[in-house]
Amino acid sequence: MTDILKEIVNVAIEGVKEIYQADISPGDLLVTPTKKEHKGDFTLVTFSLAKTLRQSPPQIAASLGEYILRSRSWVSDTEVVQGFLNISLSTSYWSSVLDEMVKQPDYWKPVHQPEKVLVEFSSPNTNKPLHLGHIRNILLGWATYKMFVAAGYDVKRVQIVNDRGIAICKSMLSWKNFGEGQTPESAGMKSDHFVGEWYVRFEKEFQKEYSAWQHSDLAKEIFNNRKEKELAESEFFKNYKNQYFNIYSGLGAEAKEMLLRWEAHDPETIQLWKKMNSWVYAGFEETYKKLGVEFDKLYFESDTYLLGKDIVEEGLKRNVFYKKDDGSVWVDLIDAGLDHKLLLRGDGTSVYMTQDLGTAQKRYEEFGAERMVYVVADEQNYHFQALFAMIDKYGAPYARGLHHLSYGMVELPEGKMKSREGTVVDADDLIDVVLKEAADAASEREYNDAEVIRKIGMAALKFFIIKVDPRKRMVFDPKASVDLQGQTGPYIQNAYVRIQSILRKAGENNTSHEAYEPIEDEKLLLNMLSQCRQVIDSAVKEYNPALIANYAYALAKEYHRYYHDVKVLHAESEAALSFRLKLIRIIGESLRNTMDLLGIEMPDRM
RNA sequence: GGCUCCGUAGCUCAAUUGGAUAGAGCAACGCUCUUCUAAAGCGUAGGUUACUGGUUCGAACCCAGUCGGAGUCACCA
Repeated sequence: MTDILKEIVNVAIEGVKEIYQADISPGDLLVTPTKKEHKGDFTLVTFSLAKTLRQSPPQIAASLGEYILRSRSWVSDTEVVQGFLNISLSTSYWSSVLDEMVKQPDYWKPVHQPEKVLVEFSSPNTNKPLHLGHIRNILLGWATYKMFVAAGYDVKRVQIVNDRGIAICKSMLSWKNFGEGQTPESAGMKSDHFVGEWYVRFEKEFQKEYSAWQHSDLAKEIFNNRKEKELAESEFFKNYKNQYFNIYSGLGAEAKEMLLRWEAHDPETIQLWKKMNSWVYAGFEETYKKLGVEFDKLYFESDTYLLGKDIVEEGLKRNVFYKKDDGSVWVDLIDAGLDHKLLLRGDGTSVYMTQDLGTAQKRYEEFGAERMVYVVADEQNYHFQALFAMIDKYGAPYARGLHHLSYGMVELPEGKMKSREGTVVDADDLIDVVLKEAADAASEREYNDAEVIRKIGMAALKFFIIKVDPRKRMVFDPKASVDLQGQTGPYIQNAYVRIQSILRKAGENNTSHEAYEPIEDEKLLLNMLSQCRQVIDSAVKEYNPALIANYAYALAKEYHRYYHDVKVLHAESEAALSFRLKLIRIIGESLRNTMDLLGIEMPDRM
């Protein structure tokens, strides 16, 4: 009896037929775990039946309860509260659930899906180091990968590296102008931070130039002729920055020139570009390692930015796309509730959309992925809607399996992170802070070796981020994220550690627990354990790892309470000892398994 | 301005997808370590689920409107 919910639905349908001579479908019934304040394990909600059966919910609940209790030996009691039928299952049923978990170590995994899935995440720019926003992205991507694997999918992890464009040219230019041949080694800096410093230097120099320019006659004239007369001077020039960069800035011209030289394959520029990017990659690699993530394949924008043109050609031929008089190519997405979108400029060069079109096709060809998940912040919701609608219109075989795992921005208690104001939380700095916090907390404890501290600190950081529903914007409070108590990663680790400690002391135990009748707390724990598979299944279906995080926390919490109330090693009988040791071992494994899906490791002591 | 998303305890988040008395943690105040690890447990306090109306046996969740916030609406990436 692996799926108890289904069994309960079945017996209810059977009962309705028997008592009311009516046919209902499983969709008419809702069975949920019983609320803690009521007696029972599962609750059948009968309100929805009142109309078809022409009887009041309490009456239906009462007669169904009677039927279920009479016809199923695994039901020990039923109780009606309003229209809710609370069903208690027998102790022998729960005992057999434990047996099954011991025999079936994979009981927690969802039904095997042989589908091929590709997950794209992280996808950084190469002009500066990773920050807090990337961490949320990476943790979500990694957890998605892990849970799809657990559900039996064949999963590939990829990222697309934005290694070209004006941004990296800015870093290159300022290093060339002011760097005096420094390297990350000579400067004693982590190499991606080193490159990021030169980007910041460019922005500083540019700002200087811009501020000076604002006093020129030309600038005054532009300001006086502005369309929005109500804008103050400071506000106007804040908005005008991009245009200044593109039209008047000397540094801007230099950077754009460099981009042109890059596109023309100028050897010196390419060499510089390669050197600076290699520094960035070395730095990223270090950060990925600290976060415990890796990839199967990296796509570089410098390789893919010209892709997609053949799809545009093909689409034109099939009249899916259309050409304007100026030669630009468009697609009409009005049917999908969107707009007309550009695919190719009048001069034949591609845009972001073109590239994404080509990359999706390439991935499909390379991996045969039936499903592709893009982990990208929600500011690009519209872009992905358009992309998917377009691919669907084009009729690609993988169109149905595209999914944008859209997540909300990470904000600080004082508001949005702004690079201009230096409020961006750097990924490496953040990791250092949590590790230091973990080390401080461990200094007064018995087990404080570096490996344990690393696991605890990373657990605090990762859990803090992953527990929040991805779709929601989240506030990241650095102080709260290093907390090791309460609803945190270390709290869950601690439950695991307590279990390991007991198991070490207990040693081997092979006695039977058949004679033992589990108490209420143990039934509840078994009930929770048996829901694990369902939770992971939902997390996969909804692309929501936070469900797993919340499950692990709830299980740990329940265990901590149990730990306090029941002394496993002082059990009243051999059978009780045997039962409890098995139970806590399964709980420990469940905690470890679920946390592993989130990329969180368990220490054996802490 | 159009479109999309969001608004739950002082703060950060839940709520099994429309079910029972809306739950946790942090912060505050009590209590519990000679007893398997106190990174823990127990208790007190904290709510008109932004507001108004509607649908329903039942609404934080669905519908309409109002207020507030975010994102987006580029021949940018």
